[in-house]
Amino acid sequence: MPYQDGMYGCPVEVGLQMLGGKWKPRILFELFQGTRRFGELNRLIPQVSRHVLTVQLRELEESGIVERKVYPSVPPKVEYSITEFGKSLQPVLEQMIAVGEHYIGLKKRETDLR
Amino acid sequence: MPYQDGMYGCPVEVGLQMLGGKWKPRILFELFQGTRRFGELNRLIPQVSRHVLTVQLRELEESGIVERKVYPSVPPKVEYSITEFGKSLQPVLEQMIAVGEHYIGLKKRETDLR
DNA sequence: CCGTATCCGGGCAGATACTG
DNA sequence: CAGTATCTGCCCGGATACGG
Repeated sequence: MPYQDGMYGCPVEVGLQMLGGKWKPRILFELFQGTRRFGELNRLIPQVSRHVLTVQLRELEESGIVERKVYPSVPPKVEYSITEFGKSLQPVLEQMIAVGEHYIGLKKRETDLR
Repeated sequence: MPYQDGMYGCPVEVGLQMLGGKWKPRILFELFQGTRRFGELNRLIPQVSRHVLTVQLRELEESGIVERKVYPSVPPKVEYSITEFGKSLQPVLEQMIAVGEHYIGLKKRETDLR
């Protein structure tokens, strides 16, 4: 579907969705440390199936956060890396950590009081 | 369920979920401008039903982002406002806007090239 | 090695009707 | 006025099987 004005909701919502996938923060964490092959990511994050990993990586690519590089060799080789724009997201993610930790601390205190 | 170590996933994911509800950014936008009554929010955001608005507000309250104040009068009066912690989220949200706008600009350029 | 195709189950958002 | 109760539909993540 071609772009039309207003076809995406408010930018905040769009941004949240770009990072909001179940495994995206984790994938990004791995890729911030350097380029990784598909199988490497799969080994580094064993809880995610290849299917889901593929989907999440494609969405990150679609968002311009991750670059996918295919080497037409046999056997095939595919490398994933963070784009320049993707690197700019690291501070935001780090702030999200603080937000999440605040909530976790909140719940922990609530329990400790009982 | 009482708090147990590790019962919430990685903090980034938690943080994303805290803000990730369909209407939460919009609600927060309204509340950043000041305290609002339930009905006011409902009028300011006509696309959301009372049911969903209630759910989202309760989740924001649960996250410690929003405070709910009930006046036991007839007719009932309920006011919602941003907590101190909630105010600390404004910069993160603003960064998310930049992220979202980058994506929207990306899609726009892709279409313009055809 | 790096995927695609297909099906399935749970959770969240929406619509609608009712209430202290 | 500010909700609750109930039902429904959809999307996303997960499991499994197959393919270049």
